[in-house]
Amino acid sequence: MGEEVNLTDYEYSGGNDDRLLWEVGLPDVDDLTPLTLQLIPSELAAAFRISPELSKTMTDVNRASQNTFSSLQRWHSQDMASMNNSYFKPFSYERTREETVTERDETDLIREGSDPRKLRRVESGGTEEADSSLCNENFADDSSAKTPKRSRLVWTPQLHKRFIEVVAHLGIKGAVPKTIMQLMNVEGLTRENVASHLQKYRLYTKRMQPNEGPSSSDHLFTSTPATESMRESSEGGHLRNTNGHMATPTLMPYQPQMVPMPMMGMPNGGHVGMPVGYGGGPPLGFHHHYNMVQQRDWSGNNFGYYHPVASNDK
DNA sequence: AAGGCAATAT
DNA sequence: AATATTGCCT
Repeated sequence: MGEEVNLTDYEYSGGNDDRLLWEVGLPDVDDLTPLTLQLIPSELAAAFRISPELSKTMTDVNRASQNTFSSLQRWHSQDMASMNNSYFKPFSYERTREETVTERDETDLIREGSDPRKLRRVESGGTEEADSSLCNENFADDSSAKTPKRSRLVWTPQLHKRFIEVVAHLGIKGAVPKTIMQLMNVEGLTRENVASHLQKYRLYTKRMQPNEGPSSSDHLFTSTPATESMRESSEGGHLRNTNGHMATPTLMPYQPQMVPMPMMGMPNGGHVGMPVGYGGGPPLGFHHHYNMVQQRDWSGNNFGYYHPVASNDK
């Protein structure tokens, strides 16, 4: 309680000394490697057949930062909510500008045949609120009473990402439609939606793993990763972490599989090379020292998962 | 009731 | 092709 740091408003104000408490001891801005720099020299990247990262512009970096914050906020929203206050809404960074034309990868969740603009369903609950930018527009339609025919859900990259995150955090045991739906906390999302998607997801993830090895791989699936913390909440599921710490979307029981399968138009035809020697290795069981894993999911979505090397302390 | 899954429908 | 539905089990 007490002090609350509004991450969104945080900004460096020159080299002043009134740094926030949690900043003490952290490197200065100038000590940090600018994110606009490439981390991997192009020759090195070429040598290892890593597709060279696109050079980042400041807008890229800023956007990434917002992503990160949003993510942290989202996964931390439970705690934040408990501190009452306005509680920032998860995914809602208003796209200030259209920066690069091909770069809008934060589209809203929409249902077929509706305007891309979302409608916000106001909940008076207070403790819980659906992600506004993942919000489903229709819902209402004409839902007077008789024909609550919802239009087909469109699994946008954002939605799918959320899905993946939740599934990953639940582990295969806990990843059942209802729970997933709750934790995703997307307004209008039904259990059926999730079930259907989950079915397909499993199908594809399975398909690309002719993993016949009867022995070692199975028990990895059956573990129970991050379950404990996020259970009980049957109404407004928010993601939290076991320890009070921030939980970056890591700790995945298994890596999202990369399945060669085209899908909805990715804004940027992201050609991010997958980790090289990926021929037929067991797709899981190696969530180890990777700082950043760039990969594609089953449907062609790009994922940049930051893996804190020493993420959660045990 | 809720899951999982295959078949089928839209 | 992507989602939704349905049927039939567990």
